[in-house]
Amino acid sequence: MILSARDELVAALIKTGRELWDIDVSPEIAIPENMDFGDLATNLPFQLARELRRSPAQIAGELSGALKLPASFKSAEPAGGFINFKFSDEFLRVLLAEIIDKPADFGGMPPHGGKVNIEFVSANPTGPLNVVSARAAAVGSALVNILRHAGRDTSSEYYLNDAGNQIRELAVSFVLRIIEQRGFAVEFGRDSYRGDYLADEAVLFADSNETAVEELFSQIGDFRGTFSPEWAQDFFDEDPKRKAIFNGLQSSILERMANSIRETLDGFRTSIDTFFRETALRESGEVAETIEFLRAKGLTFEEDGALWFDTPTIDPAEEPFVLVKSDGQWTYGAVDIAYHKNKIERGFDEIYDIWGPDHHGHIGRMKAAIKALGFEGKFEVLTLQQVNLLEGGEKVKMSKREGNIVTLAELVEDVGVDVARFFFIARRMEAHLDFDLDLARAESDENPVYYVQYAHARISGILEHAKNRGFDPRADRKELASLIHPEELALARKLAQWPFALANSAEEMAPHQLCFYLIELAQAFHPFYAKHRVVSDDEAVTMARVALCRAIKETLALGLGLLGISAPENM
RNA sequence: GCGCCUGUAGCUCAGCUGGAUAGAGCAACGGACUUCUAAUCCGUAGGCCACAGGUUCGAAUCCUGUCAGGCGCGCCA
Repeated sequence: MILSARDELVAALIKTGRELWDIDVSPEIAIPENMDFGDLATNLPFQLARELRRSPAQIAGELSGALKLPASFKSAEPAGGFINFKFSDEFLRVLLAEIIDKPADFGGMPPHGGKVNIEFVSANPTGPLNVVSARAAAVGSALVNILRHAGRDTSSEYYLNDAGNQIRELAVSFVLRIIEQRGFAVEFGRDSYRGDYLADEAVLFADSNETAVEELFSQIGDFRGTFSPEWAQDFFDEDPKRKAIFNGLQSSILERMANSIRETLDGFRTSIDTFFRETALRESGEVAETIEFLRAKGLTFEEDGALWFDTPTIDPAEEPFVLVKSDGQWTYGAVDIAYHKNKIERGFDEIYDIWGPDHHGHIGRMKAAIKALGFEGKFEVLTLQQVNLLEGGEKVKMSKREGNIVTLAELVEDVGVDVARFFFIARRMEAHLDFDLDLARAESDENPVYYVQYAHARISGILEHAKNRGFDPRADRKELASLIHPEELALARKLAQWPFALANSAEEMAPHQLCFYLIELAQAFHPFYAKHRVVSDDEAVTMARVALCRAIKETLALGLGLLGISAPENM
């Protein structure tokens, strides 16, 4: 409704441009930085100044004078080279009624555009998710929610690297932990996963899989040398039976890790539509097919026994990279190209990957490969910058090797899902994030997330109180229409910005904008609350204010919901 | 050396597809709870928008260069 009011305004401006000067104008409509100016504004006079050879102020005057204002607006005021527009009171009342009527739809758009796929987190299933994955999960899931509300058919995806050396390494570490758990001394290698979580998994596994463990030890027999990754390599490769045992253990630990990741994400209000397995891709023949396709197009060359993708023929700024190693193995890059091809073939028109800054070097290559496959323009990488944890003003040092990484699960345990999500989302993706643990832990006014939640809880209390006094929060539309006071209209005007905030957030793939909108909305509500009583002896005023409160509450709840943050009834 | 991200109030950050007096939260200072939630509100103070040029009617925003911090430049994933 709001957006159509804007469109009406644009149409009226275009019409006036033709009438006055016989030219086609393309007005930009924006929300003025200061709400005192108005609800919407255009800088069209600035843009016409040169062509019309008149001052912007003069043009603004003429244009606003001749403009036939749509019914949704009550005024058009020239201000220098701007024209400021104000919504009519009636328009705002209808808006409030609409919000109360269908709160879940507010700001929503009808389905439009093609299918969107957003891939994020995609951490290797070799250990628990860390805080970098936490940021990706928060931002990615919020983005998916926002795009859906904005009318985009959107799917979330996690690429599960369940093949390759690191999985084998995981399995070896796991086996060593099982052996260790029996009381034998083991030695880990440089590439081993030494985190405590594998020792814990080994205990859990041994408790519920006695036969598998006995099988393993029956093969080991009375071997009493050093149990190490090198030992494992020789021992399990020696005969097919052992190999089978190892493979069984490998898939066990892999499934355990994958499930643990899934559970952690669920607990972080991040639902993934598709966990896509690398092994499925490898086994399907698509990787070989993709490589063959590129080779047939003459986009590859052989050197040092390896097959290279000749990137510069697609993009001169990029360097060639290896698709097939000299030992015949596909590289990660080759498999990843096939994976993206697979996504497109699954019917996605827009593919977004949220990558960390450490993968920046692959963007150009991947885009070149996508272009070579004939899918140019369908693939974008959203680079999400890194996370530093701060405690006592100092960076928390994290090192995988020393096993002192802070996991997503620990972070949630520490500060809670709401706080963690808010901190992660309330920042531009490109901005490096300093996550202040002390601030996040503080259950006080120092913590910005509570500001928004508190507004919601306060309103909930008011509505409860109103109900007890006989005022039904589901205010009647007609009463609402005649009973709104000027101060309340200011709040309604802030609500009217929600659809713009949502649309911009979706268009720019920028979830953080919603955080700031919600802070602003809460900021508009709290002073109103301090100044005015909602429930009073004046029935008409009470009804109107109750309705207004309900509209604000619904919008806060909707916005927080899209961000995956709870909207508490009381605090 | 090359590439990407960042540099805005004491701190953490918005604003960056050029537009109105550069904003918010926290911290600081002074006020406000017999009332629907003080996790709140009102007020004060706080800025060569890293620096230097350029483009423009207009630059925090675009371009060039410099400085500072982070990340990346493997037949690793």
